[in-house]
Amino acid sequence: MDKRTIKTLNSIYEAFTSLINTKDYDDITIQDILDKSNVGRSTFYTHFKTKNDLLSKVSQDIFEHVFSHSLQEEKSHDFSKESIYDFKHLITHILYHIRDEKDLIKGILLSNGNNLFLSEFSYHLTKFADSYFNNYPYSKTNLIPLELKKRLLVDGFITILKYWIDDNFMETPETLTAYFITLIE
Amino acid sequence: MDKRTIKTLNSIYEAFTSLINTKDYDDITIQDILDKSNVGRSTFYTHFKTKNDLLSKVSQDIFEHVFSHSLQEEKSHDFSKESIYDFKHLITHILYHIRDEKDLIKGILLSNGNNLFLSEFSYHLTKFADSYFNNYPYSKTNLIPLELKKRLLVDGFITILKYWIDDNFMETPETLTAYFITLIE
DNA sequence: AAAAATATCGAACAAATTGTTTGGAGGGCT
DNA sequence: AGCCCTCCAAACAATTTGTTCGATATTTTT
Repeated sequence: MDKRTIKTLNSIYEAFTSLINTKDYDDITIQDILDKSNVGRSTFYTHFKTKNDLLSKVSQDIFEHVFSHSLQEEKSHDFSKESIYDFKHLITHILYHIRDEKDLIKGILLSNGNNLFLSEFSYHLTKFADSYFNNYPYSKTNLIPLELKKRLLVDGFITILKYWIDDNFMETPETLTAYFITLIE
Repeated sequence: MDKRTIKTLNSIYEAFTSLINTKDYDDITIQDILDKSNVGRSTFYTHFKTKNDLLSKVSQDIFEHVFSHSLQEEKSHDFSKESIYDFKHLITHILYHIRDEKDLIKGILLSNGNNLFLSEFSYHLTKFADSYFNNYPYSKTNLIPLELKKRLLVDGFITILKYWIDDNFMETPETLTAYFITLIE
């Protein structure tokens, strides 16, 4: 990639990260981003179609980081043979990555325009839900349809994450994992 | 209230209800609402400060209906003496009310600007969570903090509701209640 | 090192949207 | 009947969005 492009994108990402912690996503104008990043108007629009497009790409970046390790895992060995211990380990690992980017994630997640982010998040988490129910298909009850079980697992994780954020990341990732395991068992 | 005012508010509510099923909340402009409702610009602004203000009031209206019965219950007798059977009954009742307004709720809940609606919803549901944990404080485990338990209950209910919506309300309210009871036990 | 390709900038622009203000017409309330 | 209130339409400033342009600067390629 062209050095100038990298520089421009970094400036925009940085400006966005900084702004999302000062005001709600809805209230951030493209002009705000241009001012903060010192990027020209036309330049912004050569890289992003809309503000939502920017958020979408920022989200993808985040999850590339957060789920990077688990993606490697998936490739390196057969996930369906994993034990519950490894599953725990994986969740914990993800939570560590999330904490790395806590400011950005917190800003987005507490903002009104978090749906794009959440759907990207759900997409990744659903993959884990699939793996989990492949390994432990009859975890508790058969009453609830599988599809709903998956959603409850995904949304449950997000609920726990929001709790962590509101709690200012007081608990350790290990504790959060324990909560999560308790929930899904 | 002045008859003209009632007429105006109804027109606006109807227009909004109709529009939310055709496009995303973010894409609905105030001009759209004015056109659809045949209400003058200045009239709109005498009743609502912003579009979010409108959504907020629409949400309040919905929940006044959905939770109307349960509010009576709360007043008429001591909720802390209720049995699990009555609790089930109450949930089912609420789901019936939700189904009554399914078009409006579906439109809002699947839209991007659903945070106002959700926080209003959570507010009401949290009251139930409080009651529930007052009656059955040691339902499963003590590991998860009470505050987080409540949130999991509230968000779980919303997850189940979304599932119902995506499923086009195929299941009966009784079935949904069974799912919910299974979840929280 | 020179040439070609490409990215940035900034200004100017149309279009859409928001929120406010005005005066006057007409329906509601007592 | 007469007062009061609500509505409406039109006009308005201000903000924001998204596009286009040529000039300038920098990177990449040869």
